[in-house]
Amino acid sequence: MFHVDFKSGKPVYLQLVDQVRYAAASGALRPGDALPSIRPLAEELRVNRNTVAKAYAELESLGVIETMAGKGCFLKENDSPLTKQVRHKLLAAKIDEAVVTAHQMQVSPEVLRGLLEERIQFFERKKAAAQPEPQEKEQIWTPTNPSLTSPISTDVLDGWTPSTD
Amino acid sequence: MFHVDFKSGKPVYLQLVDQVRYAAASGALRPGDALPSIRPLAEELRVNRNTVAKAYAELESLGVIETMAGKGCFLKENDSPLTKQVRHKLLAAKIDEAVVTAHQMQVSPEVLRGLLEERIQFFERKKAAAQPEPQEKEQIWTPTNPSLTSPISTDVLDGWTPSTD
DNA sequence: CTTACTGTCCTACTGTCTTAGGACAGTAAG
DNA sequence: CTTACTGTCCTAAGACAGTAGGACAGTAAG
Repeated sequence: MFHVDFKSGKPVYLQLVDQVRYAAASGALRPGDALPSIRPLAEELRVNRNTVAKAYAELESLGVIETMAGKGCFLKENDSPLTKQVRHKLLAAKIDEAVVTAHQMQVSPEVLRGLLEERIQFFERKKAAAQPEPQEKEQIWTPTNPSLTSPISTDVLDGWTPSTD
Repeated sequence: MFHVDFKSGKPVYLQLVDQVRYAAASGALRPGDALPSIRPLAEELRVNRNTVAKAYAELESLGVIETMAGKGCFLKENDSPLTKQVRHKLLAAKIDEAVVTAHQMQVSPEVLRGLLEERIQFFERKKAAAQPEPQEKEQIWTPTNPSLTSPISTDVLDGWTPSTD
């Protein structure tokens, strides 16, 4: 269900955090769903229990999951306690990163808008497909977030969903 | 011209990298412009020379600046050597982050589109304002990129451009 | 109760980030 | 040439993040 890349340079626990967030956003994980238990998941991924535990703790502090000692971890209902203003500012920071990257990648605002639309619809389609059949297990997409320090990070070319590009 | 936040938890050299990238995207720095020399800037920011040098080395490896030994560092013409495909994929990764964050922040796709438009126009306005009068020195906006581990990072509320929210 | 699972805490090793300063190399003006 | 700037390389020490394993605590079924 999950996957880690030891060569990416990105901390494993953050890779897991992102994958859960992506799974939640794409509907692969829905509110109330149980996440894999720490120990079995750690064994499957060949990482330490505490690495998974740290990822789950991080997700709990982010308000994404709820952890009940002795029972397990479950995806929470999406209700951030942050004010609307703060939530918009956090999102604006992410958008700014994309806008700056677009400039650096020589992508025009028009194309940037189109790319956003493409990705929005990609997630909306996955969410719609996940709604009626919650029992269907599908491969969760693995976001490879290249560190700035890595030269080009050839990983960008792997594990990617096909695009219209 | 630049600014570092020691409390943010983000490595200083990465803060500088982001500020130069933002300055380039907003037109505060234009191709051919000289960046501050390593030693004076390090003294002004109260950091070690090598911290600034590391930021500049990072920027050179990213293809953002050009460093001529003995002369100084200069903002490069924006011509990434990466293929169009790779550039689009790197950008798509950033966009996905924003889309996932929007879901988590309970922001609808419609509002997300509007926020992107707002930020695009913010940068376009700054670029337009920077074109005719390159001698004008303005305070460069400081992106405070909160680490996931920080609880809420009140910094998000500081140093921000006013929004319509 | 015991057993087997769940998550949690504590401690320690490892590597990276940051700072620091000394020494070196290229450039330009006097 | 000398002088004063530019960036670069090297080493080392301190702080912190990421990872790892042992011991502990809550939950549920037999």
